[in-house]
Amino acid sequence: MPVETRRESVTIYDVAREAGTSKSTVARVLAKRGYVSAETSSAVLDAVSRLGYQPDEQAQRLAKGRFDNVVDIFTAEVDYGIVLRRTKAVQHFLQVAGYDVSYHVSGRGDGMAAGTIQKLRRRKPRAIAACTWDIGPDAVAELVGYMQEGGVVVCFGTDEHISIPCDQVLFDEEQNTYMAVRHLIEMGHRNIGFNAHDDPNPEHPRIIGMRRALAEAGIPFRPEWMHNSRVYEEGGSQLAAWFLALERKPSAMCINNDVVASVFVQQLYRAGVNVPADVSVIGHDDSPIASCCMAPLTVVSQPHWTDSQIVARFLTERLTGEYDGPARRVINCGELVQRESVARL
Amino acid sequence: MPVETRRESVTIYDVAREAGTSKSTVARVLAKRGYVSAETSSAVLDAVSRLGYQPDEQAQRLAKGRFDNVVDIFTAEVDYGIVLRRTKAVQHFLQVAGYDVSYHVSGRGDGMAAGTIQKLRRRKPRAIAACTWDIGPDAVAELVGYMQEGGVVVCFGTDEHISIPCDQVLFDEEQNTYMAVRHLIEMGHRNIGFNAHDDPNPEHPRIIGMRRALAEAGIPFRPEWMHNSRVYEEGGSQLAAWFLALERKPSAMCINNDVVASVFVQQLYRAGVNVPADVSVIGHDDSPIASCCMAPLTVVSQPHWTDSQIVARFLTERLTGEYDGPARRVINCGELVQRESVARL
DNA sequence: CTGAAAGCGCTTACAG
DNA sequence: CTGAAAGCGCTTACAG
Repeated sequence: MPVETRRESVTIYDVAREAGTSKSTVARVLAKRGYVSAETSSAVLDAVSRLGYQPDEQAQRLAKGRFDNVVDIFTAEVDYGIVLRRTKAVQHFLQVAGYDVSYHVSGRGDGMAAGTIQKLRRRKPRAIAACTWDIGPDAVAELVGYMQEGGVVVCFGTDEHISIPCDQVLFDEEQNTYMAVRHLIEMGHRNIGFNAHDDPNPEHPRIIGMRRALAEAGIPFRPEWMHNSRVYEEGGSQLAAWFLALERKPSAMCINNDVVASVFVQQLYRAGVNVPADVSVIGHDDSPIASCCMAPLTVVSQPHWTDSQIVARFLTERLTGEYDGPARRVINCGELVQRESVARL
Repeated sequence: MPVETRRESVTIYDVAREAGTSKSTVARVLAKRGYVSAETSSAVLDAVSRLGYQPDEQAQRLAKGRFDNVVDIFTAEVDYGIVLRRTKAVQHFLQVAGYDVSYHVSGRGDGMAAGTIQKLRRRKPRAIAACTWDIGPDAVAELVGYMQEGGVVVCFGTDEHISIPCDQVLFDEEQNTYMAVRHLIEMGHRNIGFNAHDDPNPEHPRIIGMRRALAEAGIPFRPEWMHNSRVYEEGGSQLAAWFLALERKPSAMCINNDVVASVFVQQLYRAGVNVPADVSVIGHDDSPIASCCMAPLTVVSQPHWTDSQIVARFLTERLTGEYDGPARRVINCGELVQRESVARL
């Protein structure tokens, strides 16, 4: 159990004593509001720098009612790819806008997200930018509670918009994968394999998107060409092993993630099968690896940079009072970038 | 500029009123200390859950003097590789130990690290776990100030231990790279190339380590075989381009990072040069990509998991008062893991 | 067993 | 222009 320690830091009282004035006056010069004589003012400033005084943030918050500058970023998980990229971009824009931002990552266990958001509520940041991948109704409830207490939240993440009356910047996974599969079809492929990583939900937007593209082209869906692999490097190896063992192989693979795709490609090469000569591969996200892979990956991108910019703008507008209307919703889906991994059949 | 909002959340007064008692009593039942009648106690608990009361964390801190449970992780940068892995592992162990932890990443500009740590000081967490890659003396000074105010800090990161009287869990980069180069030499290589990524410092520990291994074997250092490439995917491409353009090529490359190494290998293959048949490659860190690369990478690993465990233990022991002695220092350096990318000459 | 009081470090009216 | 006072939401002795 944590042991208790009292602080021994310098307070506004110390400054007042040192400057030979009262704490009200010190507060006034620090807040730059109200009248203070030039003389007193500089005495205070001197004392501040001599003592190295830093106002206690918590005490300020308590006195003022709420932090002015603190916005917390919540996310259930930070991966080594697109979620981190989004998180960092959001932080970047918020920081540029003058906010103090930190990351709060809950992990993905049951109730973890809700627990972390509850702690955030107790911390009372001015706003929360919440990544909504993989959060459940209990977490959503906490977010709603936070808003009811006067907090502002902006959500970003998947297209499954959650029922909170807050601004949301969404990513249209369904349309994204639809575009990928459609490109494959346009390139003449009809036998298309698919990896549905780490999420067995048959109604996953990416699966819906794929099936929509297939259906449009009158191509039947072949469940035996769908493989549920894990994420990232490990997933790429799994997927390759599965693919190589397939008796009848698709002519193209639609792979949900560039890291998975790049490892997949490498494993195929090791086994002597060539991309795109023997199989075409389309990746997702346009991660850095996509362009310097064995076979530079044709992908459908994820607009994480612009999305994050919008998140920061929405938040800022809300916080400054510049915008006070109903909840806004933006849905983006990225675009096709062609490289070498998809060949015309 | 942020606009001000008053909170409208439920306070201990509301609970007291609802339960028909005083706030002292409410505090007592919530803190589970002192005597309270069973009846009053349950009335309070009822009120708490009915109202959804959450104690204000800042007010608690103010009244108690310091947070009990909050430890902040500081890092200048979170990459997509080993730093994030370390950060996540530290968070994991700390979370398991019952602390509330969040990430505070400053970015790498001038004075950024110091600025963020200063804000941390104002926040007054119970402890700071600080990653010391890339932080300057101004940041160190802030950390020292924080300790003087009674905070506890544990550092982790590079082997350049900084002069703070706190526990430090260090990674011996010099020895790590020494081991890599030595392995290459033991495998018969004498013409060894080297990438010194993103850091032109000729006294960098990794460079010292390499030169030490070379010197021990009586092999002269060849500066023309050292290339300063950027980090990650981009760096791998750069390095490959540089290598392919080399008139006289080394027979082995020592590459500071697995992602760089894996992209390097892929680019070589694209150019028709084979690993390890034509060149041997040794990587660093043992990232997930190492084992599923085109040529599974022989690497020297980074003990991020054990290191992080020690960081958490040091912190916990300090916080509980279990250990109160002088600053401790642990230095680890990883180990060689052989795969396929290095061939005997 | 319970409430009134003082105090944590600050801010914001309010008198002087 | 400046200080004393009240209050933010809590905790911790201290009387009863």
